[in-house]
Amino acid sequence: MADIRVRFAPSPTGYLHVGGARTALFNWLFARHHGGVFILRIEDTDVDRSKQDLETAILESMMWLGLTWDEGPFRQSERLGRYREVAAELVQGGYAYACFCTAQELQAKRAQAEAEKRAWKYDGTCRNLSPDELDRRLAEGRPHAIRFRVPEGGQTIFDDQVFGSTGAENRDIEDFVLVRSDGNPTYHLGVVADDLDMRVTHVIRGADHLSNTPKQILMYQALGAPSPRFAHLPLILGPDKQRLSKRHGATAVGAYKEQGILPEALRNFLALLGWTPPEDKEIIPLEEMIKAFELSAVSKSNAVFDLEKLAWMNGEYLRHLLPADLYVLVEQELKSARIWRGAFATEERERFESGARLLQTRARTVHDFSQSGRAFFSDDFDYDPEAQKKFWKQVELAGLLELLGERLSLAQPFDIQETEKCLRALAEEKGVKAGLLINASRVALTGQAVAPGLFEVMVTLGRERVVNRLQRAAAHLGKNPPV
RNA sequence: GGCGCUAUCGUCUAGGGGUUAGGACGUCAGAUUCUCAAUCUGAAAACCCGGGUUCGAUUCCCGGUAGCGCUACCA
Repeated sequence: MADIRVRFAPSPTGYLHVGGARTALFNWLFARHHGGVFILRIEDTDVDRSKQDLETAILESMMWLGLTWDEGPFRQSERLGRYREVAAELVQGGYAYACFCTAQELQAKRAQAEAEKRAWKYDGTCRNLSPDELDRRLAEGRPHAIRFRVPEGGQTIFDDQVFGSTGAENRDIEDFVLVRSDGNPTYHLGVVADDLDMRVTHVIRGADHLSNTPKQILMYQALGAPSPRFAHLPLILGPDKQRLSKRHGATAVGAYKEQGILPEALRNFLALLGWTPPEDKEIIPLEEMIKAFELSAVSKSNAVFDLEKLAWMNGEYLRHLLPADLYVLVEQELKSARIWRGAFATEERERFESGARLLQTRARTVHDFSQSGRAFFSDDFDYDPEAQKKFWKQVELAGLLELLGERLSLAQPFDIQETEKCLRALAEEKGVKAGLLINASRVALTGQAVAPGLFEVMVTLGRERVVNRLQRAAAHLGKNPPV
């Protein structure tokens, strides 16, 4: 298949949501796999709902996910003249006609049909106006829409690359609107004209367009042009199997970025929604994904968006980050949390790096580095109330931590073995379990009940910090004894 | 209502006329242990229902049911 051209065509009436992102990803993968062209087109023909800043946000989300485009972004709002031309061509050929029915009239008829439980379809009031009548109304300057004249018989079937052979009886398709009475094109006119002009070879889009496809094919036929190939993608649903929407929580790609999800993780997760890579490998590097991607491996059934699995996958990507990439990521995170210190770039570099590495295996999101991991990078941290409740229960802890601080100030060298030996010796001497001291110290040093191994933490923080924090905790416990 | 699409563990899915129906997330249990992760081991967990075709259907066909989509001068 040479000269593959695909496109992603979001409309700027909302942010890029995960469903759209998955569609974009599949188009992108298909293009990259075949060495084709990925076009970005903004479908902003709905002037009332389209917004410029939403378009910008969509582009940002795509770039964040690494979905770079080769052509565009083209905007439909900039091609209005072209659509009128195509519509005129269709009218000229008798494939479309002017419709003078008003929105109110149509609505009334539809409502009535509904009340009588009749299936409603445009009744063709203006389909066969006499030439005289038509001229008269046009001369009067009466506002009108342009409708496509759907053939009365026959059927329109096509071979979907995912769903196989499907289609519709022409008699079930109504004479749909091509141009609104305000002169703006509708979706159907826009897509067909654009896909034709942009020489799109494969239309890969959500399955919500499956039922629209026959209409568009009819238009290609009327225009005397070959149809592109179609491939529809199953929809993404919420946990209640309803179409994913705001009430399911975050749906926008940007929201996941804010939640500390890595773009690689979201991309990999999205790829698995409806597509199965060969072999059992679910964590799949981008290059392999491109190589392996096939439309024939796309499933036909809708998929529930599983946040748990995304979270797991994010942790997986976080854990496998190369040190250099990890440091860049953590640096950014600390900066945006405003706890980055210039010293981390120079004399405290080692502490920064070893802290980042210690946190790496248990991080679920990038925010964990600045939140639960805050004490590794800042001396300004709080004692988590839950941690205090769990590990600061004994009154004698104040004295023990004080004492531990004193012993550690003398430990030589200050390494994992020696600090541990020191702590265990103290525990034995005082007749308490080492675990008691370890857990209490963990809260003292990190403010958390959950943190990396205590002695690694000590070495990372360094003797001075450890001693200070133990003293601080002892003082705190002295003033606020456990109840 | 009409038209279209879909149907394998809770979820994402593999598979396919004869299989112990496979994997992943999650769940549970165990190992490890200073907490939590990570890691390792193990367990529970699925072919929507009814007909037909067939020696044999979860797989093929038909019907039902359910879910989703479309049914706009939204995209």
